[in-house]
Amino acid sequence: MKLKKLMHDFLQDYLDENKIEFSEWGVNVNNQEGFGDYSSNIALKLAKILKKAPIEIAENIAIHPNASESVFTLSASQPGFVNFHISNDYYLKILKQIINESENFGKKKKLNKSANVEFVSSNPTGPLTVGHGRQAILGDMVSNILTWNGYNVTREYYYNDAGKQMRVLAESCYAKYAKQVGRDVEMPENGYVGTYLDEIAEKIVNEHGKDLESDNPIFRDFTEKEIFANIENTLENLGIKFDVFTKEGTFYKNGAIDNVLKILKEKNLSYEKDGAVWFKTSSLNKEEDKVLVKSSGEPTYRLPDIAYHADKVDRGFDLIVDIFGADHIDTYPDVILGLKCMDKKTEHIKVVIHQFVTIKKGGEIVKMSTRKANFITLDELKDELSSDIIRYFFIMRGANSHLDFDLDLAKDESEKNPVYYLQYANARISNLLKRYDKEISTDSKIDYSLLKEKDEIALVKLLSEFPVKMEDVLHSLEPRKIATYLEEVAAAYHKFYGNHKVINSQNTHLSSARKKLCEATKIILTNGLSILGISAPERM
RNA sequence: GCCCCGGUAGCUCAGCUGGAUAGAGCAACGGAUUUCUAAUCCGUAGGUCACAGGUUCGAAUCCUGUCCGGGGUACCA
Repeated sequence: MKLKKLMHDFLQDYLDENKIEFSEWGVNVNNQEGFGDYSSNIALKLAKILKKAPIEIAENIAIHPNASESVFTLSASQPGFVNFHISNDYYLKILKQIINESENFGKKKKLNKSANVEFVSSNPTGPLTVGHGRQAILGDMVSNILTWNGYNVTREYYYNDAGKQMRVLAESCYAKYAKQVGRDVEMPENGYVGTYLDEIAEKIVNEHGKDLESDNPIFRDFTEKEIFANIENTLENLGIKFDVFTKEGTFYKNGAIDNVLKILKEKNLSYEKDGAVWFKTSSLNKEEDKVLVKSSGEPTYRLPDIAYHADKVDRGFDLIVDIFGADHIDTYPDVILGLKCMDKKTEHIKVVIHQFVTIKKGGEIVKMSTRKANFITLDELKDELSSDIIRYFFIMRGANSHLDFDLDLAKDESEKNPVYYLQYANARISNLLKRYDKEISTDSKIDYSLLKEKDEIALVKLLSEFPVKMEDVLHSLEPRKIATYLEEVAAAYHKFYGNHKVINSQNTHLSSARKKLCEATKIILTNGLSILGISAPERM
């Protein structure tokens, strides 16, 4: 980051010196060889304004007095790029810094800012599915990213303990119970038929006897408790823990829902029609109005969601992140709109949408529905795959892309999973460091300047980009980008490792410097993996 | 119909705030192990970045249209 500033300052100085007011330019990392480490398009952009050939301007900039000569030198290249060649010295300083700051390298200091991340939020009507898994992993990693960047993060799970779904669940459970005690009761329409309910019904028989009537609250409360315990357990197996669980019912009891209705009515943004209460979204640039309270008197999900979000806003977080599945794309704007109508702040609410997961089994796509019980649960997945692999699998694609989770492939090819590539790099280093200590001693003063091989410098350059990557990720909230970066780091390390020997008793000075490079790589890998919640084993 | 995602190598995908020669893994083929963990590395081969226009000095990236695939369009959540 400091580097970027130096480069910007240099270019800005050129502009100031020549009295040019212009800001439509940038500096980019160069991945291709031969054009320096970074380059700017400033000359290309200036060409039109100055009415000069871009290459001429670039050459002019390249000979502009450079106050940061120890950090970079300049060159110009066709068709008019200004190239920055960073000195090895600069990179080696960063290397030293990585070693010194270790697990804090690239980490932001505590900001005294708070963030709330809401995710999973699956209603306790059944075990979590693989689809929920994507959201769980994504939410957990987003939380880690925010923590890493200095936020004090609250992980929140919001669920509906009060609506129609839970009623149907209770009825379904009763139907299962009735069957077990020999009563003839039909499964309700759209009931839940999963075998997990049979097990719960059996437990009810064992613990509460066979004489319960259909209206006994046990069928709802016991079932909810059982399922929820199962959900928490599933999440914990993946290393995910929530700080706060919020029940929808709370907002009925404390009057928040009535309050939303009251405010909207006062503002003339709601009305009654056909026995239902409507949100006049058409007057707010929406195509049609939406129902808030059904004619049956039950609110739609929209209303409690608005009350819930208003509550989150009132709790004063500096940042609110909602992780939603693609099915919420159309609905969250209504909630935001509701908040605006209540004069609540909404600019600090970020929504991360992820596309769905489809499961491939035996080469075929499995359509999943909790009601129909043909889903694959997260637990089942966990039985076959490690938490590390599951975590990595779910972020192998960007959140905004569909994810085909090929179960057979995940099992068969677990040896080839890219997560092993990262972990192996770390294990290799760990082993090397152990051997190093046995075989030779480290110099008391390290001469970093001995590192000048191409592979060495390329690796350090990559390592030095870690803080910038982490800052990028704070904006995109896309864990996939960390994984991509770490894969690059691992590749650069494996390459270095293959071409250069670290332990060499004939040249302990060079060995000592290379050892430090290994240590720094390990630090970056460990830090990155910790954000992803993936282990960094010492041996494999 | 309308809305949201996606279409890049045989397969799975990176790259997308416009930048120089479009990358990786798998699969195929050929190499590297008396040497710090070969779960690795090196090399060969593989491309009309869906298609057509447009903007630009410059487009996989931005805009428009078309085609194909997925999802959403409830007084379900």
